[in-house]
Amino acid sequence: MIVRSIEGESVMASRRPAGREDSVQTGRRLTPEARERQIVEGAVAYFAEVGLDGHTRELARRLGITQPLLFRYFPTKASLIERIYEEVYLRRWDPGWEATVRDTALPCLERFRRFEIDYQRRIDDYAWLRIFVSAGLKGFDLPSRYLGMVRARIFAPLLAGMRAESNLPDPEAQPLAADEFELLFGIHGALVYVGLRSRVYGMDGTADRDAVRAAMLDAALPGLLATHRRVVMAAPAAAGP
Amino acid sequence: MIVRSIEGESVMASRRPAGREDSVQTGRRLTPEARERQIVEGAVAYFAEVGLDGHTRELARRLGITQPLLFRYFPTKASLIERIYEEVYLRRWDPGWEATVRDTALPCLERFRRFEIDYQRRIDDYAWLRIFVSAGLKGFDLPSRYLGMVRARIFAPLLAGMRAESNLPDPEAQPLAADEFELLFGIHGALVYVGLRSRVYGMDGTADRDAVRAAMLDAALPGLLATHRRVVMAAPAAAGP
DNA sequence: CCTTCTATTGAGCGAACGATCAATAAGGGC
DNA sequence: GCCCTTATTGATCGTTCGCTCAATAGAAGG
Repeated sequence: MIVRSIEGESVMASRRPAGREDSVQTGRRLTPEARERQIVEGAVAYFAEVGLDGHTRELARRLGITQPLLFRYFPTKASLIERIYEEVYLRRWDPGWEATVRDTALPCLERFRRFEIDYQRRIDDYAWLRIFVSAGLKGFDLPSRYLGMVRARIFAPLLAGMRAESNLPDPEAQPLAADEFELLFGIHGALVYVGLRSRVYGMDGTADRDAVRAAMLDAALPGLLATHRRVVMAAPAAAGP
Repeated sequence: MIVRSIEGESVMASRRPAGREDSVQTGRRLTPEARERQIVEGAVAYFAEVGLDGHTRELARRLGITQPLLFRYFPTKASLIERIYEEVYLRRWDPGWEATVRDTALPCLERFRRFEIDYQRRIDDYAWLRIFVSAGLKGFDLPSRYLGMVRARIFAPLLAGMRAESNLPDPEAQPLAADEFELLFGIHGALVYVGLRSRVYGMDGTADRDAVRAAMLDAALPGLLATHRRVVMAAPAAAGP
């Protein structure tokens, strides 16, 4: 109430004062598209902060609207969260990543480096990381499906390229082993952990996380091909019991 | 109700049939110590599964007791969660870790390896990992304080030992730089990520995570000392603006 | 066997949850 | 300037939350 009346002090704003769409215009009678977009963006920020158990009333309060209005745009809270998944994860997946890791003009390690630098910059984001782990905690399959995409669309082609560069059997002849994926997931995890420490664990660590990750790649990549060769050649006992 | 009456079928158990304390005896009239212990252990398992927003009624139902009984042993839900922190994190901290990383009879890399093998085995636990990230999401300072302990009590002495082994300046003369800690946090994060993928993200990945982590250490440790030397010598510009 | 102590329960409080619906008011077309 | 459409609100439903308290029941001591 009080909040709304305070906003109402700018009464002569009825004809949209200055900014037309940029200043979110928390006032009334937005177009359905603008309102829906405002709700989605606010929901991303809100649920990232407080977790997916956040309350619709508090979300509405932060948006400067009433709670029933949320249910005009999303029939249930679950449907709003589903929309958040699309917004934060599916829409932010860059098909260029899949092209990069298949770019035969580059050495495999350089493809991996470029993918990770760009990928980590994308996901080292308050909402991305926090909603990701929050969804995992609630048992939703989004995190496992998403990491399955990384594994299948990014790491598998990378490993295939590394096999080729090292004159090792093609994945068609000898399937990619779990140990090979773990090699990439290890480096990947070290990079993700930099963001987790800051965004989830609340450590006020290094300011320039990009530089930290670049240094980690510099330390980890040089030995990767040799280790990969060792893993592939020492373990054709892939087909377990 | 139904559940309780089913349990009640073992009526002649009034004189405590066989197991005295081991079989949890979800029935009635436990000693306060036994009941409190049962509640804490059940709360750890329950809140690990559903997150710290779990409900006291559901916890009580799983324990086979009524909800008001919880509040006889813990005045508020928050106090119960505080007790969980003590139980899972403070009580599971092994002082031997601090001794291991200071054991001058071992090379630094071997100290680091032994610490990580043992530490990761301890924390790769459903409750440990999930409550840790759940606490981080809720903004509690437990994760940052805990990682601060790892940094100060484990990584700092390790880095001091690495400085000594490489004939580099003592931390007293040249303070440990953030980049040096990041070196260790990088490997550490890669190992933690193995558990997170399984326990939080729900990936049904590798069965033998211990072996995966051992392989990661084998890949990462050999180059660590050289990288550390490079970091220390190339960056005496520690005191930034 | 009866009394005493207290672990445990059943009933219930106020508040807040997700969700619903009729009433209201803002803006565009005429 | 009026009307009509509909974005938005106020009031409210049934449920469930953390939490309280008087009543109940199970074990121990005499």
